[in-house]
Amino acid sequence: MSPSLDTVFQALADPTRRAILALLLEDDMAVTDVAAEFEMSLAAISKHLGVLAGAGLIAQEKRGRVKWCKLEPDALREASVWMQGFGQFEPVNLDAFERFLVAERLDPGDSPDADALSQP
Amino acid sequence: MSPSLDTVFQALADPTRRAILALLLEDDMAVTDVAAEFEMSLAAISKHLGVLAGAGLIAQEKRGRVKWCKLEPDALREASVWMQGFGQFEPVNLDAFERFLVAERLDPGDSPDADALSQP
DNA sequence: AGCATATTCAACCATCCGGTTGACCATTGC
DNA sequence: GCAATGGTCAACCGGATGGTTGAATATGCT
Repeated sequence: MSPSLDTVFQALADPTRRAILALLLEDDMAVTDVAAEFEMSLAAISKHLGVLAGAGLIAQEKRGRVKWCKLEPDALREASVWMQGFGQFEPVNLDAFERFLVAERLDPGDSPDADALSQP
Repeated sequence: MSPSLDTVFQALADPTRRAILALLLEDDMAVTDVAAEFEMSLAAISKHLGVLAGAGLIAQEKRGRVKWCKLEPDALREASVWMQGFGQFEPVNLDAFERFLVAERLDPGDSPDADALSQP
């Protein structure tokens, strides 16, 4: 099943999943280690990782009894291209970019327990 | 309600809503005219437009008995910037970031004209 | 006034989503 | 062999979602 825009955007719509992506941006991680960063059950995180994998946003490789998760940014490209259609309509300006990064660092935003964008 | 990444991505996760955005990319439209393009009830489309407005992706202005809908790309910009954070680590997406920079240099600041919602 | 048009509201329904818990494989190590 | 560790599965729950209908509310036209 090829990852569609539906599944990609749906996967990105959850703050926990975005936080997971932000974690994986820094390092590949095992499922348990990802779960340790959140205040919810391992099963819930496992489901979230399943959703991310289903959207093609991460790849999971089982080595021994440990399942490693790594970022797979290819799926983001399709979504990014779609949004560029609107971006060209009114291009992103650098000030907005800067302000966004600063604001996001100071105020984690809508995600209660984890920061969605952890300074790429 | 401040449009969050949650609501923006959630809004984008539905194909009907993305199609609506694509329609509005070409022209501002009334609710009924939007609904005419889809094989579902007017009420359903009205709800979809409500979701898009809630995410800040469109603006709705009621003029007379007609409610005009126009694209509001600011919210997309925020989401796009978030995705750029991951794109930066992927070589193939570097030129997307390049385009982002170039586009910004060619068109700095606010939208020049685009008096979009002017249909008296 | 009276009727048509534009849009929303309210109730309802089926399904999905995010979370929990407890049981269930697999793999590792003593 | 057996216990601990890593992860998933299955059932369940409350709440959101996407859709439908029919009534209700504005506004416009003649």
